[in-house]
Amino acid sequence: MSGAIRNRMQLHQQNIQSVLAEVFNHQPISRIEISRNLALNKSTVSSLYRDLKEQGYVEELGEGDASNVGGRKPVLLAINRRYGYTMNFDFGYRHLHVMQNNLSGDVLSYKQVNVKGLTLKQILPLINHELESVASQDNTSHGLLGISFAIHGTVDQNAVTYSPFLDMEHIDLADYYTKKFQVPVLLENEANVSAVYERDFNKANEQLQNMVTISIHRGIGAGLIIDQKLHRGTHGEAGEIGRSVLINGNWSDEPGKVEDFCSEDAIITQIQAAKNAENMSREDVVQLFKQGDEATKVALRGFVTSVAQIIYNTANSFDPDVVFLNSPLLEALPELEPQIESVYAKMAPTILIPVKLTHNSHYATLLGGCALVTREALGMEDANLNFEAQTTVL
Amino acid sequence: MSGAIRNRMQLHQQNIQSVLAEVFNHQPISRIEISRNLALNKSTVSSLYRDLKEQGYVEELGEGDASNVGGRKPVLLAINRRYGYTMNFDFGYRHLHVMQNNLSGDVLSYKQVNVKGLTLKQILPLINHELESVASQDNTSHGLLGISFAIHGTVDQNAVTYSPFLDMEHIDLADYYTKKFQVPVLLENEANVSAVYERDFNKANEQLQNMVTISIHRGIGAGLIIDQKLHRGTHGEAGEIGRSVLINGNWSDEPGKVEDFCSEDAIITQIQAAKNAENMSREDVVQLFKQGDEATKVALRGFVTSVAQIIYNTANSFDPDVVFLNSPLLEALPELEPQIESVYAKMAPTILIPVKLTHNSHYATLLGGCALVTREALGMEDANLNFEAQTTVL
DNA sequence: TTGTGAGTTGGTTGTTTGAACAAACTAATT
DNA sequence: AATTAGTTTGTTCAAACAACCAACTCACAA
Repeated sequence: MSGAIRNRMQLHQQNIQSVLAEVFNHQPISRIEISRNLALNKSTVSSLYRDLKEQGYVEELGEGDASNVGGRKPVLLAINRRYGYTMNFDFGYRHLHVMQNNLSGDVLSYKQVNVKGLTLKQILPLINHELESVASQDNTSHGLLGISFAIHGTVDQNAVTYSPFLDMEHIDLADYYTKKFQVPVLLENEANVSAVYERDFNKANEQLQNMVTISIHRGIGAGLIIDQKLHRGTHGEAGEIGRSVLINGNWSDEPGKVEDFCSEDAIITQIQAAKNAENMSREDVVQLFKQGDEATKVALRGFVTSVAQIIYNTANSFDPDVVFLNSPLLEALPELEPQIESVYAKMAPTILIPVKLTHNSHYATLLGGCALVTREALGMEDANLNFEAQTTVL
Repeated sequence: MSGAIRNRMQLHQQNIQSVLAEVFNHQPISRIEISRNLALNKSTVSSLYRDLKEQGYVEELGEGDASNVGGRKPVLLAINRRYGYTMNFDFGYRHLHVMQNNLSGDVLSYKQVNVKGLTLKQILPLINHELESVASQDNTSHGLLGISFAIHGTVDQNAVTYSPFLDMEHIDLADYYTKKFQVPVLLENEANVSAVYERDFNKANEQLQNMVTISIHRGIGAGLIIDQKLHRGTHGEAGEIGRSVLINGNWSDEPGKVEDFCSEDAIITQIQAAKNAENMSREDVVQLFKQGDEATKVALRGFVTSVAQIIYNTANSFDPDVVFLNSPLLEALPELEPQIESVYAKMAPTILIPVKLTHNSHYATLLGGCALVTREALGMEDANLNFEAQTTVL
């Protein structure tokens, strides 16, 4: 009720944003096409577009093809790719991933910075260096528009509330960078941004209302898109399925946790125990598996089954259109994916939710953050925007 | 995008509905108060109200109190309780529950009809009899406005897709009654309507965005309110947590299901096995427990633990503001509820989601259906409406 | 091959419309 | 007299509309 449009001014603002969203989602597009899509009179669209052009958000690309029955050529409109850029970061275990994107979500640059073993205080100067180096080469009209950070932990009210893999040392990233640059700074859980990526960067998912992205990294969590909106939960903890316990009805037993069965860490721990090894990495697991190592095969068979069971439970809880798996381990061993699907199919005899792998999970994470912070920069938090990650650098 | 308001006509329609919603939610209310709440000019509210009065939805109740510093008395407006009524049904195991409500959600009549052992074909005439008997006594201006059925099973596209406790015999209730009465007919899962009840009939929950209602009857399911909207899932199967399996990572083992641990049927089966009994009912369990029967105590201790574990998992998955338990067994043994809370509290050291019992679960189910079908009758499916179940019959 | 005109489409300009608004009013109260 | 509720009357302004211009395709005749 509170967010409802009530008067002409608000209506006008919303219509301007609708036109901008149309340009965003269907660029290059003509005025007349926007007019048809939005059921607004073409003169109204022309007028609204003029406003957007004055603000610099959009630009004319040139003429398109005329209809094949005659008529004037349309003028093609698009997002102004030189308006500004966002900076998007992902705190990985070994690397800090850095991506620069324009207003339209195109990748302007991507870089991995080695941060293995570093504390957050030691990482901050590296982040600042990236921000400065990009700023110095910038030739856009409005420069930096926003910054996003993907967090492998939970986030509430734009602050990290739980971070098992990186000590946040009570540093408030949002506060620090907002003060430094006066732009929106956004922290978001990694599974959540990955889910946003699937919603916003994948044309195939445009019509889907509900999606779950199960992120299997060192821990395990889910990003939830419900009615095309990211569901964060009341405390930003929705989708923390890794903490779930196995219902056993037993008062005294400490119930097992999902994470103990199918996080990447759990699998590695299991193989290390069997092989009396230490400090194994994902790459070691992949190599052992490819060498046909028996203990690894057993562990990964358990992994496959657990993941299938998680998919089944998730499907029962959320009933999404599709389940995505964002897992570097699965990305490295794609042959496991059909096995997961087959185990899952045996469990779910009637309704089968399609299962898909998220490819290039680091890009997904960064682009999801880009999508969220770009919306903030535009003041269009609730708009349906379809981004297209073109790696063409202008 | 498609549901957005774009022109003055749509804006006008929406504002009319906003005024109606204000009357609904804050009746009795004056025009000036609506004007303040909606940030609409008082003359605009007057004009919009005139439209609603012509349609018969609202009426003037009389004068309210003037401000204590002088000034004219406000005229109090309210929903016209003689506009029409909805009929709401709940297929219980032993009884068909029937409720008649006016436009404002007040209970006009409530009745239980014995249907134990009857097939749906045998129940239909009983339903028709109730509809006819109510219609014959009706003195409202528009009569029957809509019909709702609470289904102990899953519903998709207004048709039952799974019904473990009552054979639907391929009867399309929605089709049958829509054709018969030309009013909206709504089928909805019982846990879902129960969740809607908590959202719409409980002033205390007005500000809450996310709620989960765990319904523990013969089976177990959850109704999900996310961002104040009922989340049904893509196939109407969201919240089917009873089917969830216990992650064990074991390829060959048939994994246990949640429903095997903590549905009412599971508890009864367990006690029956221990006592070599048959055909036990919930009342028998309650009686045995109150007599201090050991096997029953053990079973219910397991029930308490399982429910606490389910709450924990649900809280991790959805992160709601509150979890409601709709369970006739718990309603009969309210002393178990603090035990559940205490077990849950031990599992969740940081964020504790409040747990509450839904009282009078049958009323909750019927009123939830009433709330949904009343919205359909008004063409206001997405409005925030707070109903108030006053049992005062006019 | 070229030229012409009918038909079509994209976009602009000037005018109309109508729902919300604002101000001035009446009514009823402290 | 001051204050508040609600009505009446006239104003406002963003969207709709109508008429227009611009620029294209195509068919067909010369």
